[in-house]
Amino acid sequence: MKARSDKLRGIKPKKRTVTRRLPPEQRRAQILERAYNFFSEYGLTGQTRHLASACGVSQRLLYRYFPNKAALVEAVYTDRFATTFDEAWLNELAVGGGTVRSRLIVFYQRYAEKVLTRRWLRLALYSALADNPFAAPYTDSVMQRILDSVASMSVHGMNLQRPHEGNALRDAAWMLHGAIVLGGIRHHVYGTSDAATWFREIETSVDIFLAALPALLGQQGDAAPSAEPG
Amino acid sequence: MKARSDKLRGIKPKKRTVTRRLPPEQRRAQILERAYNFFSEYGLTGQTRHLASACGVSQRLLYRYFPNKAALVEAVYTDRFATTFDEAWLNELAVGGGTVRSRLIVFYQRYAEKVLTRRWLRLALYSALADNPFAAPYTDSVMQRILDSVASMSVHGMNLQRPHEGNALRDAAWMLHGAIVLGGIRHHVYGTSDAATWFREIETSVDIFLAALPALLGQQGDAAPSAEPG
DNA sequence: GGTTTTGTTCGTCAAGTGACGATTTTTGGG
DNA sequence: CCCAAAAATCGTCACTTGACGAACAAAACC
Repeated sequence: MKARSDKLRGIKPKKRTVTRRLPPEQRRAQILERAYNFFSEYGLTGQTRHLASACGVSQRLLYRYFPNKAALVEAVYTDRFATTFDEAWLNELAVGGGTVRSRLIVFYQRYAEKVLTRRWLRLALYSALADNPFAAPYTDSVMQRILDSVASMSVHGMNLQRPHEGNALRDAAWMLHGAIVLGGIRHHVYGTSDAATWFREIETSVDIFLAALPALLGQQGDAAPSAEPG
Repeated sequence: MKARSDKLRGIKPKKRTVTRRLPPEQRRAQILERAYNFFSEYGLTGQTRHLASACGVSQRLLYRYFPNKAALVEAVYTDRFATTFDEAWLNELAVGGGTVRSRLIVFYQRYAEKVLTRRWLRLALYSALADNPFAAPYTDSVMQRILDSVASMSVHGMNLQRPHEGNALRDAAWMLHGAIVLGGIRHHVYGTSDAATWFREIETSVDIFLAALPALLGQQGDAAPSAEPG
């Protein structure tokens, strides 16, 4: 209405921004990709207008693909956040070649590089702080399986016996996992550590884990792997 | 203006909410205390109106004590967030009595109980995610000193030699510290672990750290402390 | 080429949101 | 008991922000 009467009155019409048209599936995927980065940087309270601008489309278009902001956020979690883990890594960890030490290091360096990225970690933290229910179930189940794999593979690979009671083994696996995740937080979120330091810490953490395992289980294991990889 | 004419016109005047008057210093302290809890729960984007309501005062009053919201947030960091650590703990860790193991456990359980609280951890994460510059310098300097103390006290207490090069010792201290902090995040932020589990993990983490230390430094230390505290 | 379909934008509303001038009311000193 | 000082609130402004009806224009179809 307004625009039309402006035009009739001779006021120069605002030039409409032109955006390349895309098939719906493609546009939706593009929005989700940008939204993943956007929300991980600015948090779940980031504005839809800013997100739209980051996508190079109008704000209104977001509401053609998602009924509201909450649905868009949820889609980011289910379509992008929860699909980063590669099941093959666990398999390689369990039955792959090489020493226990090298398999653990390869697994965790890959995990750090592909999963514990800046955007993944930040979004995981944002959702935890906001009591967002979408991230927790996924991360929980994946982490449980990682812990199980790491624990049993290490015990088996070092010719130890799995303890019948107590939580020492699980606690140890948690400590290893936790050290690596916190290294990622320091690197990606706090910015107080560089990538090389983080990757070196992964090696040291694996060494500590393996060196402590026999004593922790009260058993005599195979010779501990070299503690001086350099 | 409006209120007065309403009164003249006979419209019932809105009953003014009564709030107990406080001396400025006391009111300011009360606001900061509530704001600490408030921002740690709802994030730094929490609304001033909600905070005021949580304080039981009007929104306008906040602006009598702080020029703007940013100044209020900063005051929370400098006056409440950065004053939790007790220097005496470090001293006790360095020269206190008991075994290396028991001193480490006492120190970290105290640290976990007094510093790594729900509100402290949540606010630390919120500020890190928001690139808030107030928390990082404080946490950095405190953590550096903790790491130094833990490392040298452990090396000395186990009759080991401080290595002249390499980062293995520092990495190990980081791993210990990181495991405990991440336990706190799981407990307070993710809610996937209870307090008892966390405290038991602290013991196990210390055991792992101590068990691995001699091998990690390529030296023969004193007998490792019992790995089965139960 | 005309018509239909639909991807995309414009304009705008209502609720929210930090900030602050004006006003009210408690308090303490004389 | 009165009055000045100041603690606290009310009302409101300007801007933000999620949401959406209506208009527009690029493809697709015949």
